[in-house]
Amino acid sequence: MTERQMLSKGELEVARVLWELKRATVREVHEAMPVRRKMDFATVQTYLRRLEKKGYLNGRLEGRTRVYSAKIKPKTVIRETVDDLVERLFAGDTMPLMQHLIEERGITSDDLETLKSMLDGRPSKPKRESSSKRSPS
Amino acid sequence: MTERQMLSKGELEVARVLWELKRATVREVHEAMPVRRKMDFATVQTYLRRLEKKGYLNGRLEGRTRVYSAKIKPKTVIRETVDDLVERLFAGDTMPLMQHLIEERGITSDDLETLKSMLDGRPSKPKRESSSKRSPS
DNA sequence: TATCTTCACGTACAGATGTACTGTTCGTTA
DNA sequence: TAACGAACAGTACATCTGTACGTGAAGATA
Repeated sequence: MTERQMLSKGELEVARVLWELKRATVREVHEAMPVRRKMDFATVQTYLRRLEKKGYLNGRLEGRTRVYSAKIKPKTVIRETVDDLVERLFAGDTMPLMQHLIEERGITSDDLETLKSMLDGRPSKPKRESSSKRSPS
Repeated sequence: MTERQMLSKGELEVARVLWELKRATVREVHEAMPVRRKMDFATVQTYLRRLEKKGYLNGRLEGRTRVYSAKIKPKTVIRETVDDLVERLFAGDTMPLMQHLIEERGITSDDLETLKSMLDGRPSKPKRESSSKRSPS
């Protein structure tokens, strides 16, 4: 393992949008970027290029346009990213992060219940809309 | 708010160690760094200097040595950092991160129970050692 | 007192990052 | 068919990051 280089924040953002689209061109990714994060088309292009170079994405030229898709599974990237964060910010201990999410990002008792049922492998309550879209900042 | 600059990964790591010590000199932080992350004394020094310049730490010269302490509360930094991550990696939705932690970092049903009681403000089960110190990589 | 140790402080420097422009090429439309 | 717009590939560039070295002063030691 030549130790894949980690993704930077910006790259991560663009990668996430691509993952959602599964397969997409620069333009499609650009248009799918969250509104408040409208970066230049060329910037998105650069990010996608770098993501490909780093080995996270495949880019195939289809006709005149390059179509990108995940090469490394999102789940893997997420795991590595979160592991890294937990390591640096909480010395590798997961619980403080959970606590933080509960205290600072509005995870409710019901959310936990949902999570617990998922864990136990039997859906219980009828699933509500996730109540923690944004913290009530 | 002149928009405080965010901390880089390395800075975060050093900051966390300092927070644990409350007040500490470069040497103390250096020695308290996790073993597998033994960076050079001078490197720690640079990080602390940068952290001070960025406004995250106070550094007071006491005699011949500079003693650092938090200026911005850890909780604040953690909130900003986690918010940023959730934003970029999960489009601002907290639940997927919770799910990830459960599925990939060994948060157990019992851990959730603990969390839930904390949430409800009444400790229930006698508190065990947190079972999720490290993911069973 | 001559030397060693320890710091603070300034400096260094390659590589990563955020952000974008430019030149070129190929279908499209006037 | 000549001008136009879209997409790619290459280049740019100021900052930030990770990592550390060198210098000079102050205190400890021989």
